[in-house]
Amino acid sequence: MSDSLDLTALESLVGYNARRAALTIIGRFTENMARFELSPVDFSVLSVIHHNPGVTSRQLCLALNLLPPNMVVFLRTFEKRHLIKRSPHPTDGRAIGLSLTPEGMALMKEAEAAAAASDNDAVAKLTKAELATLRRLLMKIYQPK
Amino acid sequence: MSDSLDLTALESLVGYNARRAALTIIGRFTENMARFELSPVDFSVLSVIHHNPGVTSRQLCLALNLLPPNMVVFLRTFEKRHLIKRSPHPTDGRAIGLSLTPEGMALMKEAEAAAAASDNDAVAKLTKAELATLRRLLMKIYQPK
DNA sequence: TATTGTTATACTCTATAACTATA
DNA sequence: TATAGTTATAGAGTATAACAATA
Repeated sequence: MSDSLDLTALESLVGYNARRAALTIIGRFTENMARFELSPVDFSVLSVIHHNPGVTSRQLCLALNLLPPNMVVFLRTFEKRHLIKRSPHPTDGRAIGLSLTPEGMALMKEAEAAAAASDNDAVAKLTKAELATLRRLLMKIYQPK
Repeated sequence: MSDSLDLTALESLVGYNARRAALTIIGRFTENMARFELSPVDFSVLSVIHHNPGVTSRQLCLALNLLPPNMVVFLRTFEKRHLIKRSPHPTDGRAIGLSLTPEGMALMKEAEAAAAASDNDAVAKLTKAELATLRRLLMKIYQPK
C-alpha cells in the first residue's frame, strides 16, 4: 500500500513543522543524554545555572518558561544528586542563589559536549549557513517584543 | 534586578530553539482553537482524514508519529462527536477506512481557516520568504531519508 | 500589599503490554 | 507468522490553588 498521503494542509503550518522537528531533535537528545540521567528540561535548567551562578529559581522560571512548583522538584532532585548548591541571596532574604557543585560542573562539562554532539547529529542535513538562519528565525518567533 | 541571564549555551542548540518556538506557536494555537474543542493533535488527525478520505488508523499513526492505542481514543471521541465515520476497507478486512461526516467537514472548513490565521499571527514577525525558508529547513530535519 | 519559594494535587499527554480478528 | 485495531494501565510532563516567609 502506498504511504503517499496528502499532508500539504498541515505542512503549510509553521507550528506543525516546528513541533515535528523539535520532537525529532529532542527525541534523539533524550536517548543520547540518558547516560547522564538528564531530561531535556533538566539539562536546560542546569545549563542556565552553570553559566549564571547565583541565579534564582524565579529567574530560571522566567528564562525557561517553567512553573515555580515544577522548578522546586527539579532543584530538589539536583540537590539530592549533589549537582547544585543553594546559597543565601546577598540582598533578598526570600531568594536563594543557585550554583553548580564541583560534581555538577564535572557532569555538565561532559553533558554539554554530548548535547552539542547530539544536536549537531540531528540537524546534519543542513549546512552551517542554514543552521544559523534557522536558529535566528526560531528565536524571532519565541522571543518577546 | 536585571533579567540579563546568559543563555548562549542553550541558544546554540537547534533543539532548544525549535522547542521554544513550537511551544509558542502551539500555545497560541491551543487558545485560538479552543472554541472548536480541538487540541493541536486533534486538529492534525482530522486534517489528514479531511484531505485523505478512506485513510486507515495505521496510516494516520505513521504519518503523524502517533501511537495506535492513543489513536483509538482520538477516533472514538471524534465518532461520538459525529465528526468522522468508519467504513469497511475495500480489500483488507482488518482495516477501517476513515472519513469526515458532513458535520465534520463543516467544522474543519472553519477550523482550518482559524488554524491558518493563528499560525500566521504567531509568526508575523517573519517575512514570507523567511517563512518559506523556515518550513523547508524544519521539514528537512524531521522527514526521513 | 506584592513577591519568593514551597506543598499538595490534578490534569494532560504519551508509552507499554497484552489481547482479537484478519491476512 | 505478521498486521490492524483495541483494551487497560502506567508513566512523564505540565498546570492550579493555597500557604509561609520576606520585601
